[in-house]
Amino acid sequence: MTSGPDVAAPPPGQRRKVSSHDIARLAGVSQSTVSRVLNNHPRITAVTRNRVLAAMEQLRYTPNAAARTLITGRSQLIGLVVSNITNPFYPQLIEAIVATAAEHDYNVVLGNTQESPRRQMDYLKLLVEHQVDGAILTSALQSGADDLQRVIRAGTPVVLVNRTLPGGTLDSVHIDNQRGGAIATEHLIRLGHRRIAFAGGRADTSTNQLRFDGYRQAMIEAGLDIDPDLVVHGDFTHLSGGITAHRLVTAARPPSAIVCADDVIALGCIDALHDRRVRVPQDIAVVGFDDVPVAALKGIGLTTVRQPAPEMGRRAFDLLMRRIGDDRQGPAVDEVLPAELVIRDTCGARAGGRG
Amino acid sequence: MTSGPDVAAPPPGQRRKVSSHDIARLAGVSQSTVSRVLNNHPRITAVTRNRVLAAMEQLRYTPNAAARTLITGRSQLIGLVVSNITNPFYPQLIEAIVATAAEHDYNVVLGNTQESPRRQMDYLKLLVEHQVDGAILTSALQSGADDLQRVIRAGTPVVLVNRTLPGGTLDSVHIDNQRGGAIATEHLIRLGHRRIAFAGGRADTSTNQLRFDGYRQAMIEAGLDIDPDLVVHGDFTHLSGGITAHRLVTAARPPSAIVCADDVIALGCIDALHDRRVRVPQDIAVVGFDDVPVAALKGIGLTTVRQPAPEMGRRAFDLLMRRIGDDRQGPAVDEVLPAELVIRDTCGARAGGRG
DNA sequence: TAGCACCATGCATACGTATTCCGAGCCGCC
DNA sequence: GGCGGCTCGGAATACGTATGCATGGTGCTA
Repeated sequence: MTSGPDVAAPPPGQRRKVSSHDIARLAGVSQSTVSRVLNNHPRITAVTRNRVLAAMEQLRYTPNAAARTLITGRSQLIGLVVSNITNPFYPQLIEAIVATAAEHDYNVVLGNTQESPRRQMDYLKLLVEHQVDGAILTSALQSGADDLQRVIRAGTPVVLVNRTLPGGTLDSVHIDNQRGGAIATEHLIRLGHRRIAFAGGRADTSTNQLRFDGYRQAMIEAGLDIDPDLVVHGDFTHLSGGITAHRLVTAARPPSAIVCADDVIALGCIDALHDRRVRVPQDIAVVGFDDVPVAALKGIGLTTVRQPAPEMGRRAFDLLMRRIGDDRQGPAVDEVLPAELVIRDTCGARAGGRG
Repeated sequence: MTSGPDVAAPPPGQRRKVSSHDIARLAGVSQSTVSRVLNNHPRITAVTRNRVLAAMEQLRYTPNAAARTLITGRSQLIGLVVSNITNPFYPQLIEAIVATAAEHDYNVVLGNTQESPRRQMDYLKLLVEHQVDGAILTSALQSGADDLQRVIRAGTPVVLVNRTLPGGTLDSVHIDNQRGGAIATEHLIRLGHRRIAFAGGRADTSTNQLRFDGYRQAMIEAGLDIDPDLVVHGDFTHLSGGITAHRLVTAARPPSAIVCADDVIALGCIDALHDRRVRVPQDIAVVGFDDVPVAALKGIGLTTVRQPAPEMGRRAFDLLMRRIGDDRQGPAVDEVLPAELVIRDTCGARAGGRG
């Protein structure tokens, strides 16, 4: 049974919130003691602790994180800035980060930049205002590097995921993107393709650049020419992939295969090719990058380079925790995970390709 | 040119953060004035304002949101609790909410419950501790209704999206789920199907229940029997969809069509059917629910019931803003959007179905 | 039994901002 | 020229928690 109906309750929802002072009064102790119970201070008698806990229960006490943050300087909040949540690569990453954060009693403040440097800057500023203990950035645009430096100097640790920035002064977690671009291309070469196109994403991102570098390197090592008409940069979107595919197919000498800078672009290519009655992989082979969950669907069967998103998310958070904790000044670390090719249908290897 | 090198800089990252008092000192005004400039108080001279702004610029001042929250009681933070980010329906919703929130200078704290009541409760508690001004819940589990009531009574407005809870005391935004289930089923009936299965998600969710009700209603109105063997409830996951499809196909009298409680289940069904060499839609028709982006891919072509996720997200935030603002005590509102069938390939209508 | 050490708790203060109440000018008007 | 009113800005306080320091009480030892 509860302690009976509220006496003289003020208009509900308007009543003053209960503070640790209220608990102290009810339990007959000082506010300091309440605070100590809250923080599991060792030198508190079991009886006092229980009295305090009972009072908290009775008054439905909820500590005020803002007050705690103000005095401790720590918020138990981290920022997570993503370039585009609707790109299916990110949900897995976000899920892993949010879950790992929760295990460490951290909450996540989410920002979505839509690849806009302005929005990226706005979010970083807001995050610092909200006293986040650190931030994970998956949207690093190279044009936003300066803003980032300001955040760092303001004392907020930052970890980059997926994309990196030149200079190497920031912690980051990513796969070997150049190698990824290379193994995708090498696979197509091995299948006998010689005119291989590159369908790129945003030009000012490290991922796009490195994957393209890998593509180029593989082509050069195989002694193949790179036709400038077969290299197109755009966005990491389905629409952009479609436009790129259209351009490639209508080129003077169309390619027999396309290496895409990510899976969403690849899916855009495939849909556009479908519209033009170009068969994949019989007429044109397509390889993606990321291995988003959609790629594994039977109706898609996208050959792609795998990124272990959950693993990347966990590592990013762990790295951030190290920075938040003791190791604030250590040298920047680069955690590089291996790139791995996942062979499915769109490259033609399964249908008895020439390799 | 900047003001020259820092004088006697303490170890970087360790220096005390600059507060409004520092700005006041540098600008030769009081802290109150700094605060007023910050809040665009009207009665501040242009000269004073500029002096203060210059000082802020020089010291790279960042206001402390925790202190502001402590005194104003408002954090410019809202909570967003989702059941499963990796379900492709949610990213669009999240994107819309985050974007709308940003327009109103709000930040979003994200939680992912994985359909766990415990996690849902933990997040709600943490959100209240962090003084969020309100919360949007898309994961409402019926078993967590009590916790929700506590949050509400603690003075934090809550808006439900997609799912609802019995009692009708909470604001919510959703489509007409029952009608959605009905039009999906009616469409299959019109195509000549008589043995139609229902591949459900979590049984303790309003969406699953209402969509099933719609299915049942359509069947009954058409004078068709519902074979208990053809009604299966599971999870809103690809795996669960696959298991359900397996059960349906191996039933004594298999169905000729399946209505799924969401698109992810539908995709799981389709993949499982593919593995068993059951052709979709020739052997079995499949209809999904949500119209996630994947459904529109050419290789998928999923017939499904559309939910306008961006619109729902915007409305949910607007509704929450109303609650945070003036209208705290008004009666609960239910914003219901229409359900719309999107016909693609998996129902067989395009291939010259019998309708 | 006296004295000392130590443990549990209370007191007081600090964190950084918003806001209420005041006071000091200044202008204009009669 | 004097006074009223208005405008701008300062002083002081409050928000709710954490924590260093002080204190009283208890138990142990000689």
